[in-house]
Amino acid sequence: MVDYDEIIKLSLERGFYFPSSEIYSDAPAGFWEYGPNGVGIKNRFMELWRKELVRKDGMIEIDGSQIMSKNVFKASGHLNNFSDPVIMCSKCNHTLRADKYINEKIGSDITEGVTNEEIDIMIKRYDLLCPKCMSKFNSSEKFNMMFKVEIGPNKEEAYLRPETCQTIFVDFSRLFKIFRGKLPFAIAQVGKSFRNEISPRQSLLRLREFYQAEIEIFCNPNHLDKLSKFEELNGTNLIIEIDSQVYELSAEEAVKKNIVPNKLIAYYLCLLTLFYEKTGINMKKTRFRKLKDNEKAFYASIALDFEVHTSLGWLELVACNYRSDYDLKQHSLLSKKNMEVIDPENQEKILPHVFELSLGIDRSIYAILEHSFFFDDQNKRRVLGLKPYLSPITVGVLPLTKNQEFESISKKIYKELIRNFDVYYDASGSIGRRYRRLEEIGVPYAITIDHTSLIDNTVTIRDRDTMKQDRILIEKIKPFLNENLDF
RNA sequence: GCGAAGUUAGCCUAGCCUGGUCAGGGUACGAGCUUCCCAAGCUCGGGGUCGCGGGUUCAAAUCCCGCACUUCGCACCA
Repeated sequence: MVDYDEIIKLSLERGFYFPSSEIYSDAPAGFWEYGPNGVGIKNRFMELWRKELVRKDGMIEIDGSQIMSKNVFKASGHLNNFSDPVIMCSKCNHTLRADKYINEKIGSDITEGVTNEEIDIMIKRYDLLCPKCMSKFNSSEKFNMMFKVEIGPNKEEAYLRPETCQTIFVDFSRLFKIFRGKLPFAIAQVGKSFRNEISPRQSLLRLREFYQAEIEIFCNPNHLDKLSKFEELNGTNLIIEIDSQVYELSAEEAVKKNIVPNKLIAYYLCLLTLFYEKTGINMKKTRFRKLKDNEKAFYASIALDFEVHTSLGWLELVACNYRSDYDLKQHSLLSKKNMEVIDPENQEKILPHVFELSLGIDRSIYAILEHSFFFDDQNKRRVLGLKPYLSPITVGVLPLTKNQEFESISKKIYKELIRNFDVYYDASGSIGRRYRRLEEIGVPYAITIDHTSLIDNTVTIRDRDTMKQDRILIEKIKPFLNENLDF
């Protein structure tokens, strides 16, 4: 059984990822570095995302700032809503979510926007005490999950973005004009987001600084079922869970039976499904889970999480939220910029609605590693069965033994390939050991130069998964790799 | 943030209770022999001052205190 511990061990041993600033004892939790092999997978994962979502659907991509002004988050609601009221026991420091605790104790429904004063009054009135040691609470505080930064000598208040999509919303008007937008109009972005998590855990699964790949689809809310390109994908199989009931059916049926509310959402769920199929994640262990009202983010009216089953349970990889016109409305109110557009379809003037696919890159990388890694007991090997196009190294070049002639040919081949591929040259240790080393970091192919190579200009090329070897001409190596890297 | 348990070379681990040849093993890594196509064997080699800081002591990985981090549980995870 491959579990979290195996993956973290592999990551540390082979340089996929490791804790940041680890040589210092005050290194804060929740910050991790990608090592060479991790970057290799991450970059390839992003390339796949671009091909399967951005290019396939004709989206545009931007790369925005990580620090944004206070007003952005005033408008987005993060300044008010992205925080929890917290009460701490004066004696044992036990910390609780104030609203949850009060609701649980007195059975009333405290709303999201409750103030600290209101909470303190409630605590006093009902004489609520720490459930652990029965002492009094300190006055309540709001813990905001955003990192505050100070800009310039006057220390103007700004924040590290807690989600990348706010950049897309504030840039929307300009982009729509410049790129002669038609609805639906999709804008994509890859970048870092920052959340001051109370307790980061489990390496890449809950970070304070993390990568997101977000897609915001601006659409006409009156035309959500008018999407001709839906026909291209409507046969895609979707797995959807609603209230613990699992439905597995084609996208077309899902829309017909109103399991997915409209064609636009269904279409993008299909694109996402087809993308993840190519990452090597076992799609039988995935689902779109419809969130209940109390689980949804403050801006979402319809929310589906794309989840994958791992050794740690169900893991959320992508949040698919229908945000309505919440964000554009808020930004245009506060900035006093009109963000309405004319839908070229019918000259209707509207404020577009937004459906988003907010993808967690780091979690996806973890899920891919866990779903790809396996033990081959028969051959006593640990194999990272990555898709060739996701592997950080594509091919190993190995002289069969330490032999001058083998090595000179090997180096020539290596130099020839390195211009187009990620190649690893290795001449140390027995040939079997070198194959094992490559398999563990997911290298799909290994070229071995042997006695026959000296005579007829051929090498053997070994397949990681089957361990089978074929003999091919040296000049055929490039075409072979190109063919097998295609997806 | 709370509670419990941990932190010894890239990774795993012995030792800590009973302070003084206890820093040892495995694996990984490098060189060589083997010339050998799937982690073999043999020889040699580099790498740790024992999470960080302080205290007790003639003497600390070993006892005490503080801090950081990790794991698990609780809470949190819009």
